[in-house]
Amino acid sequence: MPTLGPKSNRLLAALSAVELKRLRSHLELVELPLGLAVYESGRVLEHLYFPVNSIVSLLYVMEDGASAEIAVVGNEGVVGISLFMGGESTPSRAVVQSAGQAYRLPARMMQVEFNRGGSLQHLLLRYTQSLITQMAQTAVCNRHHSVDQQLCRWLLLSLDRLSGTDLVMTQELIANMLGVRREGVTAAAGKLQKAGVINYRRGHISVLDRRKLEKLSCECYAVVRRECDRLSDYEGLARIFAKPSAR
Amino acid sequence: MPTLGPKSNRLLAALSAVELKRLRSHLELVELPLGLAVYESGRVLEHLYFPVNSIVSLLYVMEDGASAEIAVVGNEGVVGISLFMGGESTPSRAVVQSAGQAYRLPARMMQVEFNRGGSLQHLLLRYTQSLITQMAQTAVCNRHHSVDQQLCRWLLLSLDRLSGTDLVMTQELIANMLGVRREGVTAAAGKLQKAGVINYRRGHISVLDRRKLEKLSCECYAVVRRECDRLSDYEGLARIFAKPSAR
DNA sequence: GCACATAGGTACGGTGCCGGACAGAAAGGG
DNA sequence: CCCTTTCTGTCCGGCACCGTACCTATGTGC
Repeated sequence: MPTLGPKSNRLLAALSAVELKRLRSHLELVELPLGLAVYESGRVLEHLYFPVNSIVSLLYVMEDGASAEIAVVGNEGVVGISLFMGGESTPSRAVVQSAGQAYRLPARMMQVEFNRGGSLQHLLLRYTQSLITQMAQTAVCNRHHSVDQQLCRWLLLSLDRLSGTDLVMTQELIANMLGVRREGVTAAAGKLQKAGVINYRRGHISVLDRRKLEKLSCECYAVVRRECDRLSDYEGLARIFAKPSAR
Repeated sequence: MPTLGPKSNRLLAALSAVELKRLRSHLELVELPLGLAVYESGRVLEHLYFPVNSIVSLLYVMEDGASAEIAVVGNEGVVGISLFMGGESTPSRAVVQSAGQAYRLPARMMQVEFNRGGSLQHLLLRYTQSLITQMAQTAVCNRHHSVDQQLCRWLLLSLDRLSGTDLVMTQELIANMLGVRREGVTAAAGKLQKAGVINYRRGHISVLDRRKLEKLSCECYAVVRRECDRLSDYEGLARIFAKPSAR
């Protein structure tokens, strides 16, 4: 696999040349293995992570061990927003959901650049708003929609952050993300397979009919997607990454 | 009732004297009647609202009319974060849940001050992070906890933002906030009343035993409360200011 | 005081998800 | 190759919540 440049993360790609130049020497490409906890609840972060081909889930784990994903971050975003929001830590965990690479930036470097008030600040805040939308929609979805619908939403959100049509993911893990029982995922996935929407084989999902998947999903996916697109339509970024096929 | 000064909102109170002076002439005290939509989904905002003795709920309304509250804002915060986050609008609604007053600030004035990068910026971002925590916790709570527990959480969050122990609120409205049926709230409130925790009479709730209410609530209330307190610790903020910055 | 609207209580079948328990099936390592 | 581990499919009782319907209080305005 060829090394991916910083431009593979859409936030970094949208930075001005001057800013990217200032940060470049501090950006380090790191491997994120499946299951790695990029940060733990309450711990003070030392780096921001800009995923390139990896996916990171933000989840809350409750006292009794039950968990739920509240948002998912791919190459459109960054992990560690509390570093520039000023809180330094959050009560959530960040776990690698799909292995891959990410650019890592020391917190201090980001803070210096953030405080200049340039495009980095603007980009990070705008991205944070789209993350907020995702969390809010997740809250509503958890309240009102069936596991079947939520599985569709989840698959679509993950798919958008990967290149192909395949996911490496067990039902057990999906269940942890959605905060439901594994059996519930088995049932939902079984229906999708029977309907010819996906193909499932032991830790590996192939999406066969994306359009049908979108139809079976609740509106939440579309809302998040629309808002995410709207908020990442900054000048330049839109031009660079407007590949209709991939989106 | 005596007129409440800008210091009645904790964000405004934490501003430096210089900043407050610059903003003061633009701050306008307005009445927020029960049920007023401070903003509608997707609309571009023109003002920020800093509640003093009112409470504003942020809710998402779905295509089929079902709704759910994702966060609640009182005098510890501000309504209209999308104005400084850069998105200008959000897919949510903001509805007055408890009538009262708020200070209103034109968006333009806030943006000018925000871009100075002073304490207003830090305060608003820090507050936004606590709002994010609240939304995330709501998402998890919607997934895992019973209506009974959620009602307790909701009562406590509302109580924290009011002075006394009484709420003016119908079960119908609470049900809309929690995204459940009115009957579910009736049942839950009935249990609380029988347990001597609250007293209910036609649109009016008195909390008799706050400690018991906290015990019956899920952990979500405590998590949100703790994080909200931590993030509004302004000595901590002063510490951040002491750090060298690029300005 | 009466009419009316609004708020709150109760009932009942339906169902989606949970809890636990197990069995078969597919990788992977020695 | 077998054995082990991991992943997936299935079954069952139980319960919280839903949808619907209807009825009773309580307050408001004429």
